[in-house]
Amino acid sequence: MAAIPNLLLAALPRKSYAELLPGLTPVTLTFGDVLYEPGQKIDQVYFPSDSMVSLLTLVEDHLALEVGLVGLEGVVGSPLALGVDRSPVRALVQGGGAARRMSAGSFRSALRRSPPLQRGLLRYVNALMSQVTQTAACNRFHLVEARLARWLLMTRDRMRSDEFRLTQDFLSHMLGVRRVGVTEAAGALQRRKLIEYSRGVIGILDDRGLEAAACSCYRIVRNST
Amino acid sequence: MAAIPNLLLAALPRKSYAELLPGLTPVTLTFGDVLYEPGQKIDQVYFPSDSMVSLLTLVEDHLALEVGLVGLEGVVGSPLALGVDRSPVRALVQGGGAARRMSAGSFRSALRRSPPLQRGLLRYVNALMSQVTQTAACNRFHLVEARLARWLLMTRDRMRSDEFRLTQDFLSHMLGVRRVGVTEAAGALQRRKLIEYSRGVIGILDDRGLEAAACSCYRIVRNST
DNA sequence: GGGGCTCGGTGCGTCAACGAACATACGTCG
DNA sequence: CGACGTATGTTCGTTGACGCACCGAGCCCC
Repeated sequence: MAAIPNLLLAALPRKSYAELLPGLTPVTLTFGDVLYEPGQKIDQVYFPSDSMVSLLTLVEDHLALEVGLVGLEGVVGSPLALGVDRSPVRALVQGGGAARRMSAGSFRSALRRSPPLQRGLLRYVNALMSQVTQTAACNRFHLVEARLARWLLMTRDRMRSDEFRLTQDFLSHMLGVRRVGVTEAAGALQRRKLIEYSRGVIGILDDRGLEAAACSCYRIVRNST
Repeated sequence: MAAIPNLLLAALPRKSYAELLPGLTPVTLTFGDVLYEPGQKIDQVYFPSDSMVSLLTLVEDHLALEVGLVGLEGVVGSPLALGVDRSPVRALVQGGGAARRMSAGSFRSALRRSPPLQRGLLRYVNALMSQVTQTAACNRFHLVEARLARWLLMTRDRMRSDEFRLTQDFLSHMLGVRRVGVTEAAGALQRRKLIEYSRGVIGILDDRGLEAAACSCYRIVRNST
């Protein structure tokens, strides 16, 4: 029972929610868990509340790139809402915490039975699409430092905390750059007193300044969600 | 009455299709037409048959990047199928030709009335999402030359022709690179006798070779559609 | 307390792509 | 014909990011 529940669920009419409830199992997602691999069958969907899941495309062998970030505003496993049961991406738990889980079967029948649920989900899919689109352009045009700043801000928004645990190596996979690239960018931000960094724990010191350092994509994505 | 109709429509049961027909107006899309601008209301959807539409994100002022390509396998205006009536992207006619148009109103009520239509569309949205995802990674990791090769192949597949009209300047907006970048990449492909290029008309000479020059994204996207 | 591990920082040389500016080819139209 | 616009081609200095390799700092655990 999280203080701030998943927003997709919270937006449902009381009755729809009540019908859904028996299928929802509270779970704790832990950092590093892989919920799906690309091409793998989706047999559970997850509604994060305090947790956060990255959607990554994998290219060739060791390259990864985050294309979407799911927090309390969304659901992991959205292809199911489109009638498709395989994930095109890796879903990686990037911030551990509470979520609710539902089996693919229950989810499909809930969708059929509850138009409000379906409406909410489809709208979310659209928002996710926008996010992916914006991220694509961002990854193409913006400098690593700006992208890093954006990423940290997005993470903060979803975790609702100015401090979180993550290594530069992890970040390099999210941004699709070398680990050293993260070191350099993070070092620059740290020198400007915008963030603080130490052995896998990162803290945001000056969120205003960090917003200024981030590319405009941050605001655009936030305003469209 | 195109020889090869739009595949989404063709896949419908005869009865659903018959119900849809009165709302469908045959139109000819012409190169350069902008069907939607970002943020603009979608009041018509388009089912291409012989035509082809690029979906572009715009960044800052003069930067553009193609994130998706819609041909006879899809529909332009898919957000409507998700209950959203604004396009996040610019939809630009990239290959002129036949399409069928339908008003947003008719489309929405058709969706409500025809589950097969809805199913088909949602599955298409999923495919589009995969395409956008793959394109994002491609734009991040692959060289201009390989991306150009991929783009030409994708265009050929949708236009079903080995020769088409497009300028390097136009291509540069699709790929999100400088015009000169296209000149260099296209020159390299031409020197290798894979393509032929002259004043806005491009011809594919050796599609096998071009496939080899393209990144793996080409096959991946094609196989997932 | 020393070995192994993870994590972060630094310093190379290389390279694809960039911005800017300029040069040529072709077409059309007054 | 000449002028202008469009399309393509070339050059040049700059740069952001890359791959690679290595170092040091903290940590855990035998």
